[in-house]
Order: sequence, then structure tokens, then C-alpha cells
Amino acid sequence: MPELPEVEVTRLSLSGRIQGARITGARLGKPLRWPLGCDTRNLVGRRISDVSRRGKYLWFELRGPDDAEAGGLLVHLGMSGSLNFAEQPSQPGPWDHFDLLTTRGLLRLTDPRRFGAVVWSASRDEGAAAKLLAGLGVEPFDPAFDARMLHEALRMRRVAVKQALLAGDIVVGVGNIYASEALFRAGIDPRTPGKRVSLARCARLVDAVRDVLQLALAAGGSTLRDFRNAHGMNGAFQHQALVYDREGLPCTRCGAALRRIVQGQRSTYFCAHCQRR
DNA sequence: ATGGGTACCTGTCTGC
DNA sequence: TGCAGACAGGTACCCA
Repeated sequence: MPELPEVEVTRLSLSGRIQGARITGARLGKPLRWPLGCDTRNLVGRRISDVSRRGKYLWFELRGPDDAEAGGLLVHLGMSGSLNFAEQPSQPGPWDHFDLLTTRGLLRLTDPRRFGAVVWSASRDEGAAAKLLAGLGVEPFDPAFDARMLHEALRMRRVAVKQALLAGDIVVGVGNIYASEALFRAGIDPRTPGKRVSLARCARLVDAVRDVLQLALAAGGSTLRDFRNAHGMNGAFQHQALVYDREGLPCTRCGAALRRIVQGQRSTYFCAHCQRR
């Protein structure tokens, strides 16, 4: 699922309601991608002081009774995960694999495929969290993400620019939907080797990545199947996609049939007429 | 350092 | 109706 817009929509729909809540209990369902890394009883009594995002990860900052730093939970939604917040607790379903009972309500991770994870870490900058966050690229809305930086980062890459965008070590948060969408808007053939993308085209790509993510954010993300925000609402950006999942349909710009190819075992959608190497 | 492939797991859809 | 196969928003890890 969830690329940056979906994760950020989750954070925004959650943070105001859960900030300050005290944890009164926790429940684990089936195993997720990694073990929690602490006894669930250790979480009880801690307070959620903040929810932040890095790439596609969410970080729930925890405080102890004396307001001292008390670690946190790093959450990833994987391919099919979503977080839901409900004031009234309910019985877990077969896909509900992590519950955090709080004084404000129930925070629940639903994840049919279980590629998601909830990992405890003593801090965001050390231990398990730091290890997972290490090597992530720059945030797409960080001013450091600019044409010169992208051009420099792509200079040594022979892989296709689509795969370089997806890798997450140059810029974070651009997943399979938004990589195709951004490349279409920038007019760049997704098969172009990274090192062949000119500085001028890097500038267009930076803008396109930001535009697409911003539009998706405003639409509440994309819901292909599983994604819901913390209030259970679908995203709507999938209806605004210009190329993703539109194989054979006419390009909105030139009318040519859109194509689907496979790059690194992932589908890529593009217009072979509008997007050039 | 880069890049290719595999693995994790479950649900849904398509075609025979 | 049944069943096999393809495919789905991600990413760590292993081996060239």
C-alpha cells in the first residue's frame, strides 16, 4: 500500500486524537514482519507524546510517568496495512495483529499480508529504529531534494530511473504508484538509465514528484484495496492517476495506448509517446 | 558500491 | 464450480 501520502494521511488523521494518550494495554496477533522487541506489559503506563514520520515509517514517541523519554514504537504499514483509531474498543478480526489500548481509545493495526511491522526501540536515533531508518534518502519536501542533488545521486546509477526512485536511498516515500505518475508528468521514459537523466530533466522530475505527492495527500491518499485512514476512510487519488493501472487506455495527453512493463518485478505504466529517454 | 533475485504472506481476480 | 496462476501499495537480505 502505503507510500508517503498514505502514511502521512494516517499520521495526520491520528496524531491529534492520540497525542497525550496513556497506554493501558497491548495485544499482539499473528507475527508481523519483525518481533515487537519488548514485552507488551512494558508499554503499559507510558504516554504517547508525539507521532512523526520518516519516509514510510511512523514513529510513536513514548514518555514515562515522570515525562522522561521512554523509547517509542516504529510502525511500517507494509503492502496492506492500515492503522485505525476508535474511541470504543472492539473485538479483533483475523487481520488485526497489533492493538494499543489507551485512555483515548483503541489504536489498531490491520494488515492482511503481514508485511508491516511494529518495533520497539529505546529511541528513534539508536537501536532497532535507527537500524531500519539508516540509509533512507532525503524527504521529498525537504529543500535538499533538488535537481542538482538528484542529478548527482543518479550519476553513478545504471539502473532505470524508475527503479532508482523506488529504491528509497535517494528520495523516500515514492512507491510504485507515484513513481509511474511522477515520471509521466515529467515526460521521462521510466526505462531511462539513471545516469542518462539530464540536470534539466532532474529539475522536472523533482517538481513532478512533489506535485504528485501533494495531490495524493490532498486526495487522502490512494486506496487500491486495503488503505484506510485512521477513521476508516478511503483515499481517492487512484481516480486521478494518469497512468497507473491504466494499461491500454488512451494517454490523457496524446491519446496513444498506455503501456505496462515490468521492472524489478514491479509493474510500471507509461506512455511511450509522451515519455522520452 | 551497485544490482539482481528471493523471501516474507494473504487475498482477489482471471482464464481454463 | 474448481483450480492454477498472476498479481497486489514494500523492503531487508543474500549473493554476484
